[in-house]
Order: sequence, then C-alpha cells, then structure tokens
Amino acid sequence: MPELPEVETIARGLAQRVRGDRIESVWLGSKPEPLKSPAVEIQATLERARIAGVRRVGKHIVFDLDSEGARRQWIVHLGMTGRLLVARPESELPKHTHAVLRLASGRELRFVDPRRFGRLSVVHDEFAPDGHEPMDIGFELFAGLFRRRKTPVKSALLNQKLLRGVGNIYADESLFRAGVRPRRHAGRLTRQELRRLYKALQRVLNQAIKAGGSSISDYVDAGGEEGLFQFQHRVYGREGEPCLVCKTAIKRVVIAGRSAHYCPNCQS
DNA sequence: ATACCGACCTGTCAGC
DNA sequence: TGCTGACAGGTCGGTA
Repeated sequence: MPELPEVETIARGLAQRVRGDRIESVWLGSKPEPLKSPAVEIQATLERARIAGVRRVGKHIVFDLDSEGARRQWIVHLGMTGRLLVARPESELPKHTHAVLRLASGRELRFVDPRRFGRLSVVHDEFAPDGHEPMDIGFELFAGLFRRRKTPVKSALLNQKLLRGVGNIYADESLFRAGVRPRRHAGRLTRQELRRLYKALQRVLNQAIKAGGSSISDYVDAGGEEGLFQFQHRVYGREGEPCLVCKTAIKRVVIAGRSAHYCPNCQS
C-alpha cells in the first residue's frame, strides 16, 4: 500500500506520538505471523526498550530503540495494507491485528494488516538495505543505475535494489511528468530524458510528502488523517480519462505484472 | 546475471 | 441478492 511519501508521513506522525515512550510489553498474534525475525527475538528486543526515534528508510519504518544502552532497531514494512495505529487500550481491537505494544504512557501501538504482506523484524546493527534514497541520490549516480539495463524503465523504478521507496503510483506519475513511456528500455533513455525523470521523481515525491501522501481506499497516517496527493495524480488510476494536458485517453497496460498508466501522446 | 511470473493474502467492486 | 472474476499502494523465489 504505502510508498515513500506515505511511509514518510506515517513515520513522522509516529515520531511525534511515541518518541521517548517505553515499550512495556509485546503481544504477537499466533498463526503464521508476518515476522522476518523469530518471535522470541522480537519480544526480547522490544520489551522494556525506549523508543528513541522513528524514521523512514525506503518503504520501511525504523524504530530506533534504546534498551539499557544497547542500540537496536525495530523494522516494520507495511506491505500493501499494513497500518500502525496508536490507540487507547480500551478501544476495539481491529480485525487482522497482528501485534500490540503496550506503552508506558498507557497507550498501545498496534500493527494491523489484512493481507499480511507486511513484515516485522529487528536488527542489531545499522539497518541499511540495498538501493539509494531517491531524494538524496545525485544525478550521475541516478543515471548510472539505468545504464545498460534492458528492463522497462518502469520496472527499474520499482526495483528496490536500485532506488528504495518508489512504488507503482510514483513511478507512473514521475514517468508522465518526465514525458517517458513506461515500457522504454531503461538503458536507452537519453541523458536529457534521465535528467527529466530524475527531477520529476524528486519533485513528485516532495509534493506528495507535503500533501501527506496519496489515500486510495484505506490509507491513513498515524493520526488517522487521509493524504491528499491522489487529487494530484495525472495518470495513476485514470485509465480512459482525458489527459490533463492534451485530452488523449490515458492508457493502462501491464508491465511485469503491475499496471502502468500513461498518456500515449505526452509520453514517448 | 537478469528478467519475467506466479504465489502470497484479504477485501472490494463491477458485471451478470 | 449473490456469485465470479478482476484488481489492489509490495516482495519473494523459482524458472528460463
């Protein structure tokens, strides 16, 4: 569900709400749980730890923990439908709740995920997945990621080992703004096209973060607020509707199993 | 090494 | 009303 702007919004909201709080106890649901680390290890790491900060890395939410001087990190990936909610303990537990952390402040931090694509893990050293942060990478490095790749540029944008945090919405939206068709071979983009894509991607991510992300069906931030960037989508979810620039009908095709939206006139 | 494609899950919505 | 199929913000592992 959430891509970089949504995860960034959620992480900022969580940081405001739970930074400095202490985790008193941890409940993990039974069944095949979405855990990448053993349940006992997650329990042991989280219990009694103080939340020193919350931040985003790619599409991951990173809780920096301080447990008796030791630095640990709790990593949450929300998958498609995952949510992290701060709630009063007496409020009803939503269906598909897979983890509940009781905080010293008396509140609960709940992980809810109907489709179970989300993942929880803990790491002891610095969490450093592959891929570059699209907002931090320089242009030369960015251009180098695409060099000699035969894969469609859309797929390259979604590849988290190259850039981390870009998902289906922002890949389509940045390709539209750059005037590049999603099926173009990544390695065949001209330098000028790469330059446009680089700028478009950074701009669209920044604008989306300012808008609090895109809310489609059920995304809300840590405070239950909906994002507003869906109103600025120009191609994503607009199949058959007129291009906002030239009125041509927006097309939807499938690339590597994911839908891709583009304007056949504006993108070449 | 690289690139597709199904699998993993549940929910929703359109069409019949 | 109810059934079926398509589709959904993501990632992984197997295969070609």
